[in-house]
Amino acid sequence: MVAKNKQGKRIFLQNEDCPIRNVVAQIGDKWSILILFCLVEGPDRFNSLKSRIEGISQRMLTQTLRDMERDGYVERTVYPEVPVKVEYELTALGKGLAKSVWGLVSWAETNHEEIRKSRQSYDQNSQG
Amino acid sequence: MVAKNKQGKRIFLQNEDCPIRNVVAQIGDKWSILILFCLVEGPDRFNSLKSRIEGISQRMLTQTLRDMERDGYVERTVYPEVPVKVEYELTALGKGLAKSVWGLVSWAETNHEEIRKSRQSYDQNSQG
DNA sequence: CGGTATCCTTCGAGATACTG
DNA sequence: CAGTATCTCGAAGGATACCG
Repeated sequence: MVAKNKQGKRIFLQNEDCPIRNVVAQIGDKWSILILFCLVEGPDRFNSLKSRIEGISQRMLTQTLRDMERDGYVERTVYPEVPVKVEYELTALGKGLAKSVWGLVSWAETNHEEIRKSRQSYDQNSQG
Repeated sequence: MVAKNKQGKRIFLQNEDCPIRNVVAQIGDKWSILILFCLVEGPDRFNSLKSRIEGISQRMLTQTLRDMERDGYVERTVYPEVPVKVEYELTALGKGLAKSVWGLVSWAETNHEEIRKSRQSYDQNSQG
C-alpha cells in the first residue's frame, strides 16, 4: 500500500507504517488539535479541559486524551487527593508536535477566507 | 462553540467558521494529503493518480478531488479528446497548503519511530 | 477514459446512566 | 472529580454495476 511518483518510486506508505497516516490521521480527528493547543499553555485538569473545549463530551475527551497519551504526546498524572485530581501535560514530543502543527494552523488562519470564498463560488456554479 | 484559554479568552472556533476544522479536518481525511503530494510533482490525470495511490477506490478519488477543487486547492481541466482526458493540477493555494503541510509531514517522519515505541509500551502496560 | 449511482458495512462520536 | 459502560445514529468509505 504505497503512493508512487511517476517513475514508480514509492513516495510514502499509507498503511500502519505510514508516518502520515499515523500522525496526521490521528491528530486530524475532531478533538486532538483543540486539546493540543489547550495544553500548550500549560498542564490542565480533566474538567477544566472539558469546560474550555465547548461541545466535547466526557467520553471523547477521555478517549482522545488516552490516544494522545498512548502516542506519547501527553503525560497523565494522578494526585491521590480527595476528590482525586488528574493533570494532563504535554511531553517534549507533544510540544514538538504542537510547534510543527502551528505552521499549518497559521496557514489555515491566513487562507481561511479565500477557501471559504472558493467553496461559495463552487457551490453556486454547481447549482445550475 | 469555542475553545478558551484559562482566562476565558477564546482561542479558536470549532464550528464551521473555524480555520482549523475547515482546513485540518478536511485534509485530515484518508486520502487528501496523499493526493496533494502526488500533485506537488506536477499535473496528473485521473487514472494515473488512481494507480499511483494504491488502495484508493474510484469513488473516493473522485470525491476527494472534488472536495479539493471546491476548496480551491486543485484545478480540473477537461481535454475534449477521444477518449476524454482530465488533468488535475495544484493551484497556488494548493501549493501553499502542500508547503505548510510539509513541515508536519517531515516532523512525522522524524518522530514516527518514537511514537510507535510509545504505543507499544503503552499497550504492553495496559495488558496486565 | 473518467466518471455516477447504489448498496452495504464499519466506525466515529453523541447521549445517557452508573462508579471509585 | 474523573472517569467507564452501553446504546444509538449518521457519516465515511469499500464494492459493484452502469454511463457519456
